[in-house]
Amino acid sequence: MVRAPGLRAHTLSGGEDTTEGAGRMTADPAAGPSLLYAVKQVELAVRSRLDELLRPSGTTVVQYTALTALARRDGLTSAELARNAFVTPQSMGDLVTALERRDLVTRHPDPRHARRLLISLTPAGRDLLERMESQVRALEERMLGDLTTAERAELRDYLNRCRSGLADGPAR
Amino acid sequence: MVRAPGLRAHTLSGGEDTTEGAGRMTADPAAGPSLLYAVKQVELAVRSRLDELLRPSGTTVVQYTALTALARRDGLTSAELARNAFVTPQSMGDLVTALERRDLVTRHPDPRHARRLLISLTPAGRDLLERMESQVRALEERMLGDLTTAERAELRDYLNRCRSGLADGPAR
DNA sequence: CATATCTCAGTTTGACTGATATAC
DNA sequence: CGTATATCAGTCCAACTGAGATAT
Repeated sequence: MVRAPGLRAHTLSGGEDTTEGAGRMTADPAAGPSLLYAVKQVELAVRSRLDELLRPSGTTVVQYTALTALARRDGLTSAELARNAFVTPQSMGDLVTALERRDLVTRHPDPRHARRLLISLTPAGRDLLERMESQVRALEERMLGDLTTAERAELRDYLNRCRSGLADGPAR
Repeated sequence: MVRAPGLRAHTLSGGEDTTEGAGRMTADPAAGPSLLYAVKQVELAVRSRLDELLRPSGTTVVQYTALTALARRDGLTSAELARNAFVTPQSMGDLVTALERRDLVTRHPDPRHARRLLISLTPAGRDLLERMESQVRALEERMLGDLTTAERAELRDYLNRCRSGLADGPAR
């Protein structure tokens, strides 16, 4: 359980530092609040909402993310899921075991690598995703609010580029 | 400690589902991977990097976020910080106590509300932020990669609008 | 042989729930 | 009086580190 406060976020998080910035930070000419911070704030809000949305199904956000990753590409290994979620393979192993116990996924040996176990969604797993889909979609819609189709496409593009930039590699 | 795997994220997280989408999901016409997912992926990567960057200083990402919130607006209460971070007041209380013990912040009574304790950065707290600043800035720069100034401004705008959309309120 | 996967074991800490006192 | 803040107390689980077996 990812935990989540049983409280509704109030005003603070919503209103300020939207455009003011330049507050008191050491040296931040006209930058305004960091984009790092902006991303984090959106994700925090998303996580919080997603969490309360998923809670009734007994699924955590991380579990859900793993399930969607499998929906997107079946037969991933636990190690791959771990890298995708930025957790240790051991942690992901536990998580997958939990999903397996709930019969949402199955593991089967990779025909080509005796050491690997490929993970697949079960029909129950697929069902769960389907049941959640409309609510998740609604959440996304709520987040996107009045963004136009073009703006959404741009946002997607920017985010993808940001992720690429952060993918390990040089520029360390 | 927010924990963080002592491993470098490999390929999986970086390459695919960038534009393909339409994979196997139940019913996702031309939407491509969810923007919810895109935000999450970027944040996961950011968190991971930020975490390793902060670790040497013994500071967690959540602590760091609280400190920056205070840098942005001095004299917040623990309760306000909690709402900002989407955690319970109790959790934030613990976190603030930890920061206080490290002499990074101080609490002092609100002259107007005897019940409230206003929190401020100490010089040491400010120092820590300053020491981190260049690295954090570099991380952000890395994330933003080749995004132009105009694109960055758009991204900021979109993210802010997303956050507003998610701020509690109707549309529940 | 070095690397990668998986698993077993053990630990820890952060975050939560619950309850209480008090101030507005 | 209801709401908000702070704090004490207790619980819990997710994620981590470490070690080991095995396959490529």
